[in-house]
Amino acid sequence: MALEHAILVSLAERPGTGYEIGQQFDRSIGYFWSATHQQIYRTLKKLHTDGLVSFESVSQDGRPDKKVYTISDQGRKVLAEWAMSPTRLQPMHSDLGVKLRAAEFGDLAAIIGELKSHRDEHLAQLKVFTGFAADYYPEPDGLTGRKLHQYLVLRGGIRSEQAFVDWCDEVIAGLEGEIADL
Amino acid sequence: MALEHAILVSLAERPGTGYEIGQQFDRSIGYFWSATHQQIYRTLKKLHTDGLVSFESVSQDGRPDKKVYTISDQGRKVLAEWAMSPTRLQPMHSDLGVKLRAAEFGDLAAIIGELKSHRDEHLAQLKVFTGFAADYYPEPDGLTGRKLHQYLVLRGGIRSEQAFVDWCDEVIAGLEGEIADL
DNA sequence: CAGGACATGTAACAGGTTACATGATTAT
DNA sequence: ATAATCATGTAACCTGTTACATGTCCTG
Repeated sequence: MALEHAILVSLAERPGTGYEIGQQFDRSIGYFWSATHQQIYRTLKKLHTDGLVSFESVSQDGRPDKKVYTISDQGRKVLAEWAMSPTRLQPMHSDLGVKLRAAEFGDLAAIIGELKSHRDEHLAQLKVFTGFAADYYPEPDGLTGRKLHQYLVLRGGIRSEQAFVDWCDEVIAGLEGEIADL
Repeated sequence: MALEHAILVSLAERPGTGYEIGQQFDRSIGYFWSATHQQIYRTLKKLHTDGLVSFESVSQDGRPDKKVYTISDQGRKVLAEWAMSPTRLQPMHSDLGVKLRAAEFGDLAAIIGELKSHRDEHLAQLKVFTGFAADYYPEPDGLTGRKLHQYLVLRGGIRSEQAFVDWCDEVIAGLEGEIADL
């Protein structure tokens, strides 16, 4: 359900094309929700059918036409209602958790290698997030409104990446101890 | 992809019916992967078609027949190969992240209420996990094999719930500060 | 001239959700 | 009586993934 609302948030902040929204899903929005361009175009079509957005075709010379989407009053209303309605807890889905439980049937060394590579990727992401926080929100105490909300979402990204890296370290140490005992 | 493998892990540890596997998804396996009974039955059918499991129908008096599934050699092979193959990073999907970014278009007080209720539910889950760790793994240093892996997965649950609760506290404090400033 | 950015789409498939359907036993 | 537990399934739908498809402009 949240894909529609993530797109509405983007359009509520400023009108844009599907392509531009897609770029945001690779950057800022991508820190808390990801989507491919196919999902975005499909969802924009549905939002238009439902009357939550309108668009204007803009012809450009030497480039394909683009559709600049704008949120409608109805769209703003739906977004506000959704923002205040209860969200269900998100069910857990941890691929690495399944892998760990499968570890006794596979090769421990290979699984440790996997964990190390995930650890490194999440550590890299963590550094991107902390760098972003330092650059854009050097004094978080005075923030309000949109800037505050963006900062708090970024804090969530930092916390979850940090927790993941720490967990990987604990698991790697535990599994390496197990190998040493053999 | 991991649903198939989560079911194979369960059957590799011991044979069981779809119903029993479903119960594990509400309990132990549910700590890192969730699935409904419809998904489980559908997937068991597919695993059988693919030759990764076999089953034996057991008739019971006064109860419907049950199918007791057993993993096949081919199934064990597929599970071991999967355990050692690379997993892609899981894309981010945070409903509450989207909500926070939508906060400026809704009602702050309602969103704070939502966050508090999520905080409480995750705190309750955290207490279940820490209680479970204390009861079943009082001395984690000596663990090896399956017990160790189960413990490490549980540690991941504890870490992620703790990180979530801490984030909620930070967000609630931030948003309440914003209300106080108005 | 190759590759990336800009710009939008169709089609097929895989995976997850929700509703409906059946039916006996056991506990409150 | 009513609800919970045991036990399995169909069908429709929604969401996400992957592959394919088109075509220009700009940069190296």
